[in-house]
Amino acid sequence: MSELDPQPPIRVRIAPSPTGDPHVGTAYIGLLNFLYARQRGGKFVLRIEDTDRARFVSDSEQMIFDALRWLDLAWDEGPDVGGPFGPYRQSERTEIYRSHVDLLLVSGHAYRSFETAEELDAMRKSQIAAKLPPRYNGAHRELSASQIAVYEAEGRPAVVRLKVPVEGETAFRDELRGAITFSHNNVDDQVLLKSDGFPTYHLANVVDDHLMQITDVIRAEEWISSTPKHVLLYKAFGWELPRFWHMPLLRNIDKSKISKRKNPVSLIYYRESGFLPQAMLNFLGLMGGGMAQPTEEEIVSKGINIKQGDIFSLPEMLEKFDFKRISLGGPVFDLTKLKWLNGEYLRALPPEQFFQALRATIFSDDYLRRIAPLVQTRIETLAQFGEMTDFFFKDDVMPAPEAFVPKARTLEETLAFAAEQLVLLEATPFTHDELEAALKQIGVDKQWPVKDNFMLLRAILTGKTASPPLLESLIVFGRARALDRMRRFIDTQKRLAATRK
RNA sequence: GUCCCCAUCGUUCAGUGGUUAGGACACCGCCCUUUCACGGCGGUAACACGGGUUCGAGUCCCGUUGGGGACACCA
Repeated sequence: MSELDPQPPIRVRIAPSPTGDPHVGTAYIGLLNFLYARQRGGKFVLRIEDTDRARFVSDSEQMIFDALRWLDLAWDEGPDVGGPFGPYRQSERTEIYRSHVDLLLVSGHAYRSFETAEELDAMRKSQIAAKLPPRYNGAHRELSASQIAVYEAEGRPAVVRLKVPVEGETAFRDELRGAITFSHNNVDDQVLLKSDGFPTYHLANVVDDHLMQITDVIRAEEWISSTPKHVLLYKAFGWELPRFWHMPLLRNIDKSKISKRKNPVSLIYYRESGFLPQAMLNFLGLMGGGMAQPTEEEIVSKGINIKQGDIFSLPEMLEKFDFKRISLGGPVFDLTKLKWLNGEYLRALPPEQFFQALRATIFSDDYLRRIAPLVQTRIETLAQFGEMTDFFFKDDVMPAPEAFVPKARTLEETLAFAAEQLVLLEATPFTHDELEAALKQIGVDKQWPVKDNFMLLRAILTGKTASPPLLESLIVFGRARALDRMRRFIDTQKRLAATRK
């Protein structure tokens, strides 16, 4: 580094949103940012993007912390550890955003807009119906002072929008792809400040990245199309651009963007299902490349098996991972390979550690202690514990159709109802009372007697028609795994039904 | 519909103008083994297509096709 041209210290961040279970995509981008920072002696920042109060989930933030710690991806600055650029929770920075919005309003880079959400929705729908690109029509771009006064007098809520230039284009550099250019007529007048006073991602993200002196924005590819908005914002503020690195999106088997409908995405699920964090990290490191294959020399000198070229630790990634090697095709998150990898790690464990891994997860005192009361009155010898509780310890459980299809229903109806149950369970806190109320409600709505309703769920969870109490079992088994079991059940049954036809 | 990104075995990653196109997972076969795994050995399997550039293209350029993403007062 020359004194005339000092490079600022590397600072990167991940910015997860606390809207549910910690996501495997967050872990992927987290790993990449972690590696990038550590390899360059930089700082890795964790910022919580909690500006969406409608989707906010209260314990989500803690789960994100836990999941990232489980993976050993330690951050240098964040809401829980502090740091010189805090606060690191966007909900605590609203004044900062407001003052920056004022700057844009004054400089003419933004304007207030008074349409209601309903009006905008109607406009969008008609545009889509007319096969037009859905875009804000700019109606309030040039409101006169008197018109604004009228709206304000009416007490109409306003948002603040970015005033994207009509003419021209915005270009930026993606470090992996080179120059990317967007014509301004394809860039919408994005809302920057919502009517509830909270910023949108676009504004908060740019303001925070600048104030937190982020040098490299390493995020998922889905952000490319909104990057011109961000670039326009940096320019409007007169700020220097960070480097942008857009990473390929993790995919489902059908190549669509990874989603909970088609793939387990919750890190809680992987932890509770007995995946080892090293295996998960290794697998994520495999996604998109980045690790050079072992050289001829390494194979000879270390005597390593060729196949071990796919097996590497976090320290090895720190040493060898190369961002310029990342391939841009979206990698399929292949559970089969993850399981193989996990098996490799399991087999490599010394026996005592393997035993401890079992005791820490599937046979933890805590888990057994919570299961025990569910069976105490139901068994006559302790050995019967196994028959009664097998489903708690299995990965795969699949009831026979006789066990889950009520006499008065068809298989199709039953699967459709199971899908409804799944949607419901996803949205319901896992407490006895809330689960019970929700399930009973859906039974009433869909005309499913409580007995059939609960029996279906029991069959899906336990594979049997007799079991410990259903809701308690569901809770002890755990939300992440229970939802996965339901999704697997529905998918498998649909597939079977399709092959029968 | 508009814009943007991407393109090597089923999946994943090698291959950076001259290769019998390589490894891993998966799959198949054989061996080991009381079973099942593990392990060992072997096998099937890919450069999407069409034009260029070049003595020579999986590698460079253009187009087509295909896939994906974005188009919210969500991130």
